[in-house]
Amino acid sequence: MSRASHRPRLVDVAEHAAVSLATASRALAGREGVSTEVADRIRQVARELGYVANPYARTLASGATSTVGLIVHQVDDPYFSEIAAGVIQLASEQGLLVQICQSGRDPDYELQQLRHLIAQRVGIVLISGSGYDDPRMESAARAELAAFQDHGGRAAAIGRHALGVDAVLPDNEAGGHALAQHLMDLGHRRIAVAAGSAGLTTVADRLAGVSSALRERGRSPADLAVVNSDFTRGGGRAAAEQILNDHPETTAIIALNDAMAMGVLSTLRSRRVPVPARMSVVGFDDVSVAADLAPSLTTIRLPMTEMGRTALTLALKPRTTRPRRRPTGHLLVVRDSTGPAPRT
Amino acid sequence: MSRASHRPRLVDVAEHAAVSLATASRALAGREGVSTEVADRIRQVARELGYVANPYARTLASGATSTVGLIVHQVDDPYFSEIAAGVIQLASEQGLLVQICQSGRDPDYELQQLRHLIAQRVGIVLISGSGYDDPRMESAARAELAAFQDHGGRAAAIGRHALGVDAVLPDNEAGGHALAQHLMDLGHRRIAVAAGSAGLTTVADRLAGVSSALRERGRSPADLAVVNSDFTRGGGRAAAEQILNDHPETTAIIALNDAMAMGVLSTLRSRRVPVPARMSVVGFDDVSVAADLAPSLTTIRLPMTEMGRTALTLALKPRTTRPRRRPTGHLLVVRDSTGPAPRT
DNA sequence: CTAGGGTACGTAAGCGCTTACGTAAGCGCT
DNA sequence: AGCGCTTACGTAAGCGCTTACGTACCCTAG
Repeated sequence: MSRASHRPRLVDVAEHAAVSLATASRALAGREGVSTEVADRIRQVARELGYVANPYARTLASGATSTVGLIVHQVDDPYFSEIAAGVIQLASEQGLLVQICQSGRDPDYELQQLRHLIAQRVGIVLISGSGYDDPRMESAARAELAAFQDHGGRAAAIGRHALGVDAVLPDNEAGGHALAQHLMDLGHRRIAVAAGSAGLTTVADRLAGVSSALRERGRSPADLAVVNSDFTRGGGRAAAEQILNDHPETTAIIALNDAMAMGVLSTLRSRRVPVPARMSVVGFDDVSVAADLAPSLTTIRLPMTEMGRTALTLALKPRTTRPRRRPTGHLLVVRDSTGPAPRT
Repeated sequence: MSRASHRPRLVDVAEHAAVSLATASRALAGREGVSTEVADRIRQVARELGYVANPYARTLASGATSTVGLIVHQVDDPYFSEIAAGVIQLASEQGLLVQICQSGRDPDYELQQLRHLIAQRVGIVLISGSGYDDPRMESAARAELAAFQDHGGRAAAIGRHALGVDAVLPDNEAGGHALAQHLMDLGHRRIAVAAGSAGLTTVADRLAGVSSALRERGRSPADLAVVNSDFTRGGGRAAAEQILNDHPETTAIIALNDAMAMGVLSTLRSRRVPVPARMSVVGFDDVSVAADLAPSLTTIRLPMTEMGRTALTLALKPRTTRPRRRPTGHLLVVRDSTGPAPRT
């Protein structure tokens, strides 16, 4: 590939402004040690020439990268794409570029992507998606991130804890609690849960909230039918099938994310189970399509886009000694997919 | 930010393998001029040391970037996120990193993002989303891309033409044609179109297909009610409102993309218009949720993920003198949102 | 009037790679 | 034996920046 030069370089700016390279660099970086008039002149010249610093040279010389790496499970999952949208928005405002990696929900591959990003010398790593119960997996990632931070990197997690880095965390437990409570308020007694893969901390947390709500009302958590599948629409369909077959007495299904809820709705529709007349369904996340489904989905709203922005904000701020936790609000959004328990 | 070094450098590899820097570089780049045994030794050492080339130094020295810039309208729009997923997949297989920018459907901002990416010295630019009818806008982008390619950059467009670069293009006209035909086959005579912003080439092309299908059956295109809004769910809702109010005789709505179709369905539901009994609805794109809507959506399937991959493949191949066009297949997927026209 | 210190700027040494060019060794040929 | 050619490797010159350090100048204090 031929050299893509012909673009003005810093020397060109310096020459046109009749100053040295160092002064030009300082002026454009806004560092002190340059008189206001000279700095103005340099900036003016740079603008006229259409000068844009070569980020590769800059990074090589300074060691400070201006690109942020974002790891998601899958970009075409609305939960993650909304997070990505938030990250990209803020990054673009800050003049940063975002590099996206997909882990495909595979902890090994995710670790590999993380290593790759770090090897690529990104300055900031943002890692989203659920953590894994497997302690070996998590500690490998944790170690990688710790080393990265020791070398000056910044990192933050989104919706994920125990990584030893700053995190923006929804209260998954409270969310699960609110959903269960909502259903019990409607009179539901036989509740089933369509859960994502066992082994995901997000699953465990949301489920814990559901269980505790049941316990508070004197129900035995054993009454709760929990079906594990995965956090996709297909997973939701599969879980719904299993629930309908194995737990026919169920009158309400808690899907632990919206993608699964959509799958659940899809199965109920094809099985001609009226929602919410015969079965109530709730989701979790409130991805933007949730409001446009038929029936529209009762769910827990998480501010995904904002979470993305917040995570980047956290990573940009100077590090504190202890990892910070930034909670996110959550809100029970009641729509048409839930209704009173059917009389038996 | 402190220097993130401590990582092995090429000199370290060279020293350990007792060769010169140049030889090490050649061996790892797989270039010739190194005996097989020496090359093997060097690769071995590199592996042991966990050496990963610093992409910034590499790019600075060689001028060849290994990152691809992708411009989409919005990452949290499923159409684009599926394209992005495809690009990221292939890029990751090739060891390339993807930088994503959002243009927010604003031609000016899009141009700005394009300039930004080029200034950032990405090696490949992929630009997706509809083009604009405004010739000034397009020629500015065209010029920018031409200059970029002259300097050795690679570029490709996705679902967009007239940019003077390689393009992977669905046959929007044929798709529109197929939709209209399908509806007419079902007996619909009063068809309305919920179109995206006027001024988008995609809108014009899809609409042209619809019109030509009508013409072939001896219908006047004037019979077609076209309502312009924008390519979002909100746009679809607005368009549907207008259609119901201004064209009450309508029995079928062609939404020019799936996002709008979802908005249309949403409005019809809240206005209690049964689909497809009273109104048929079709979309365009077949985003993955389309099959899970209620009713599931009849639409034109476009292989978005594959389009993303193909575009990157195109850009990776050596350029030809004339821009290449790679058509994509499309397929009418008939689901539950369409049915026979109601008797009046 | 000079020493000391601050300010504004220039000089030059890298950052970690790639690559044009130089060199030495080995080969077949006349 | 001497020539040229190829092959395998080393030397060193950058790529376009940042930044530690050096220098000239002006200001104030003693």
